[in-house]
Formats: sequence, structure tokens, C-alpha cells
Amino acid sequence: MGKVTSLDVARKAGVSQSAVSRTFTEGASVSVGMAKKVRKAADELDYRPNILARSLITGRSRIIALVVGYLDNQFYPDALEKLSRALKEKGYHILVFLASNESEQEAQKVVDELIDYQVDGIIAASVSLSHSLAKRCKTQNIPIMLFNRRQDNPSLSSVTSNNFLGAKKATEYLLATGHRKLAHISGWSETSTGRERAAGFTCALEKFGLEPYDIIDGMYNREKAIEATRKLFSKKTGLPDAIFVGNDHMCFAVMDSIRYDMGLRIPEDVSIVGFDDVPLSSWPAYNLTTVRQPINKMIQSTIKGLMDLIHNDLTEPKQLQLEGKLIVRGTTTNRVKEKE
Amino acid sequence: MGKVTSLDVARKAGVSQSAVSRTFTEGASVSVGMAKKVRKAADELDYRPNILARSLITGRSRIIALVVGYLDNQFYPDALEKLSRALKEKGYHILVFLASNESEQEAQKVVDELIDYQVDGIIAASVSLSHSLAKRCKTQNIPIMLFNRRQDNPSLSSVTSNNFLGAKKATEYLLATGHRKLAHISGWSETSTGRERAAGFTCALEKFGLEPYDIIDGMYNREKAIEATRKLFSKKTGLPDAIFVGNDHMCFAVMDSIRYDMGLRIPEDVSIVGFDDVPLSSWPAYNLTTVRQPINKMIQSTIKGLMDLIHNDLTEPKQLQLEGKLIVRGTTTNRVKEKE
DNA sequence: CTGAAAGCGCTAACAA
DNA sequence: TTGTTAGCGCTTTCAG
Repeated sequence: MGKVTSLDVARKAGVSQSAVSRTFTEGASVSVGMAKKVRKAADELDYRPNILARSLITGRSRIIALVVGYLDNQFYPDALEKLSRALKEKGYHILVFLASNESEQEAQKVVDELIDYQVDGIIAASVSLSHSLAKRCKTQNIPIMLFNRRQDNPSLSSVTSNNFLGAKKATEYLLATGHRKLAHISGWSETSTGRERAAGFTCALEKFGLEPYDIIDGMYNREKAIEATRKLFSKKTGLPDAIFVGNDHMCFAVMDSIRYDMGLRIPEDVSIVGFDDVPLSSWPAYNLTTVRQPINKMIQSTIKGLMDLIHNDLTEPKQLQLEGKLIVRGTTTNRVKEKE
Repeated sequence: MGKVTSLDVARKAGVSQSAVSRTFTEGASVSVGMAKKVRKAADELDYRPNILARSLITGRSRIIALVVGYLDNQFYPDALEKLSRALKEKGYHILVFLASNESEQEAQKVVDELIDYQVDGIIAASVSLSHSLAKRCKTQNIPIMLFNRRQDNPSLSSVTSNNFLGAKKATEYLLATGHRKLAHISGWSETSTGRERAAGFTCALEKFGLEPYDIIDGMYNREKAIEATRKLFSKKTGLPDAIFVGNDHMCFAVMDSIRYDMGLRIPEDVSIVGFDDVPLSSWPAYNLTTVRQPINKMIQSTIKGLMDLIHNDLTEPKQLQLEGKLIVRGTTTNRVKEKE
């Protein structure tokens, strides 16, 4: 029966249309009797207020744009699911925008689209908005939270784990357990996470007085990571005894390549450490030693930050960095003991 | 700077507000000169039409609701990504609704929410809408496509692969390669896919004159699948020589359990076949023999079906079943040859 | 082709 | 507390 409007309900209940509006508006003043009458009529007609019409007036759509690159790295569907649940609690829903880290022009289009939908806020997961695009959103008054990515320019709020420290911890652990020829297959060097994790790696080595065995950009991509692995093991100068990989998603490819291409054993021949601790990492097939990103806290902080931005525009940008934790599993071994 | 409206643009260009509307409305009649003038002013003001306001009139929000259970089975993020890209081409975007196959009441709420947003259509992936809820959507005139799920009642359109045939093929392959003690860890028996795949399994066995070694409901859940595996291997009556598992997601758990709990080899001790062919299945760590769901065709048909429903309400419900294909990889072996 | 005017379904003053 | 009224930003008749 097509659309039932508030007017239909009003007529049926024998009250004014505004009375209907009020009973469905949080915090409006309606008497109990009125509310009851209206609710009854509404139920009978199966009436629901039209959010879009409401948005037009209130200026709030209750839609949050989630901008995300690919969904093949399990970290992101996991985050999407958790973000969606948390936002639902607050009466928001997620409109998905896929942005494949492509050209500025593509990004431009995505921003256009999400402005069109009058979204109340943006969660940019894994993608980096250029300065000009960020400014456009600011002009349009759409708050942005960066999730798992930071901007050099501190005008944008962001939530990440401390990638530098996490990578440093992981590397120090490898050093403490007797590894000396450490390679790094890094996250994409065009991303903050990629660079910061690489920096943590080299910093730990430097402090220890060691040179990296090698650093290759894996670009957060399975194929690139496999290439990198092959390159690493084709060196004539002896093999690495440990590889720190920029994220778990690449790690799985690296491990597969080491085991099934190279025919080497993990961790006996080479130790592996990842970053993220996605669910797959704890599955026995990989059982990966990795730096856990505190995803629940990250989600929580992202939502809180976004809500703050939406409700009082006063808040100034904050770049939150949460502590990660090294989870030791089966892809690393203590080479110190072995020598004793 | 808040919102720039069509009126602002109109004033700046020195034309009427309707002229602005027309230049931004597909298929409206405007002269080239007028369009140019308007576009110029619009660009200068960084104007974009407000989709929500437009929706109010046209009755189309360009929002599609994707209702999905969990995102931990890689099949769904993959589908989400592909659906999103395909819909974007057509000018639609996906609003995510997580429905954890819970109570009727929860489902009720989800339907409420998606009606609120005036979505143009619903893609129900993996969740089954009860009859009454489906009817409510029909009353509200919101078309529904079931994705990877069928309804007994044929009033809803759906796209699936032929689960019965796929399962039958898989089982026949196991029989043809000399397996005789076939167990099935099934998909959730409350779902059409779970039931149809189980039916394909038993049908193939029956034709061959064999009894199933055992059938246990794994409920599309990792933990349940592991439990089922343990149960299977605790039987006193000899072990199964092959297991057909209801989907790949459970399969990974089953394989891990067999290898790392039981200490058995795949496929030497037991062959394994899955269903779906998610990306992970082709990774060397699992290298899974499985029935491929033709996901691209499924996506394509789902979108086409939905668009048909949206544009001409005339179309009557169609339950499309696409052909799946057995992909033979490393988790099965030919036991016939061995005996020769 | 263009402008004026009506109205989509709703909320938010404003009176009563 | 309630009803009346004026828009939110847009599309779509309807005249011209």
C-alpha cells in the first residue's frame, strides 16, 4: 500500500499532524494519552517516520560513510562489522564507499558521492584523503575520522595503534630471541602505517647496532609480498633468520611462499612476525606471532571521536594512538637457547 | 559555509531555481547555454544536489540495504565488495544492516530500520526473512532479492548456485576416486543452502548404494565444525576416508583440527571437499578442493533482478539457480589408483 | 526552453 | 500540551 504518512496517522487518530510528529520525535512534549492514541493508529497503519524527510529539516541523515579500500584483508570486514554494530546502538548506519586508493580523480568522485548523501560523518578506513579533499569535507561541514591511518597534516582526527612502537617491540623481541639477520617486508610506503612500522623496525635495529638484512615494500598486497619473499631468498649472501612483515594479510602469503615455494620450515629456518592479529592469525594453519592492534578500543575511540565531532563542532583534531601488544605464537623461536 | 542550495546557484547564475534543478536532472530539457551557465556557477560554489531532498520527491533514495549475518566468512565481504562496485555503476550505494540470524524480534527491528531509510531495495545475503517480514516489505513496496539463500515459499526472488547439484557433483567425485566412507559436516540445517547441500550428498550416496558414514550439523560455525570433526574421529567403527563440508569457512576449521588435533594427513588419511571457493581456499596452506560458487554471475544476476524489480514492478518472482563447478585441488586424492 | 508555483513528508517555531 | 503555519532543498507540472 505505498507510503503511509504522518498525515494519514493524524487523520486516523483524529489529531493534528504535528502531534504525530511529536510522538515520534525524541524529547518532544506530548501527553501520555496523546502518545497512546497516536501509537495505536500508527501501529494499525504500520506507519514509520520517513528518515529522509526528517533529515531535510534536522540536517542530520543518521548515515555515516565508511570509506574503505579493499575488503580482502580480514582486518577490514572485521572492523566494518564492529563499527556497524557500535553505530547501530547510536542510531546510525553505515553507507559503504569503496575507494581503491586510486587516482585523485577517483577520490574526488567518492567525496562527491558522499556529500550527495548528506552523510553525518565519515570514517576513512585505510584510505588517505588528500588535503584538498579533506578541506572540501570541512567546507561542507562533514566531520572525518581517520581509522588505522594518520595524516601528516594534523588537521584531521585519527585513531591508530602506535605502529612505530608496535614494530619496535616486535623487532626487539626477534633480537632478544637471538635473531640477527632481520628482513622487513614493509607495508606500503605511501601510507602512514607502512612508514611507521618500517621506522620502528629500523629504529630497534639501529639501537642494537645492526643493519637491516633487507627492506622491501610489499604494498600491503599478497602478490607483491610473494615477490618480495622470493627476492629475499634469492640473495647469495645467506638467508635471513627472521622476517618482520608489515601486516598479517601479507604475512600469510609470505608464509605460504616460504613453506611451499622455498620448502623451508617456520620457525626452524626462519621466524616470522606479522602485524594486526586478524582472526586468521590464530588459526592453527598459520598460528602467527604478531602485533595485536587493539581493535575494540580503536573502534570505540573512533565512534566516540566521531560523535564528539558531530555534536559539538568545537573539538579540535586529536590523533589518538593506542598501545598494541605482541602476541607470541608459533612462527617465532628462541635461537638463544638453541646455542646454549 | 554549510549548505549551498540550488537557489544559491540560481541567483549566482541569474536564472531560475528550476533551471538549476534541470541541469542536474538526468533527461531534463535544458539548452546548452543554460547548462553551461549553471554548471559554471555551481562549480564556483562547489554545489552538489541534495540526494535526500530529491528522494522526497522522486520516491527513490538510491540506497540499497544489504542485510547480512556475519562478515567472518570470507564469502560475504567478497560479495559485499563486488555488490558495492556493481551498484555504484548504477548510481546506488549500500547501507549495511547486520542481522545475526537471531530472534524474530531482532529481525523485525532490522526491517523497521531499513524501512525508515526508504531504501530502494533489499539484498538479503545469507539471512532468511520470515514470511511476515517479507510481507511487510512488500506492503511498503520495497523489492527484495535473496542472495545465496532461498525461501521455501516462492514469493521471493532469489539467486543461488545449484547447491543440490554442486554437492552431488562433489560427492560423486569422491566416490569416483575410490572413497567409500563419506561423512558430511553440513551447513546449518535451518538454511536452504545447508539442507540442499546435505540432500545432494545423500542423493549421490544413495544412487551408489551407500550409507553416509555420518552427517553432523556444523551450523556454518567454526567451533561447531571443530566439535563435529572430533566427534567424527572418536567413533570406534573405523575412520571416514572423506569428508564433505558444508562450506569453506567451516572447512578451514575442520582441516586445522584434522591436521593439528588428530595429527592426520590430508589427503593421505582423509580427503576433504568444501563449498564456495573463497579466495582463501586457493592459498597453499589449504589448497582446498571445493565447489566453486559462480560469485560474479551471482552478483550480476542479483543486481539485474533487483533493478528489474525496482523499475518495473511487474516482474514476478524468479528463483535463479546457477551452475557451480568442482575445483579439484590438493585436499583430495585418487584412492582407486593407489589400489592398482 | 524557461520561470513560477505547488508540494514531497517532515520538524520547529509560534500562538492558543 | 496542542494545533497552525512556515519552510527544509528539491522535482515537476503548468503557463508562457
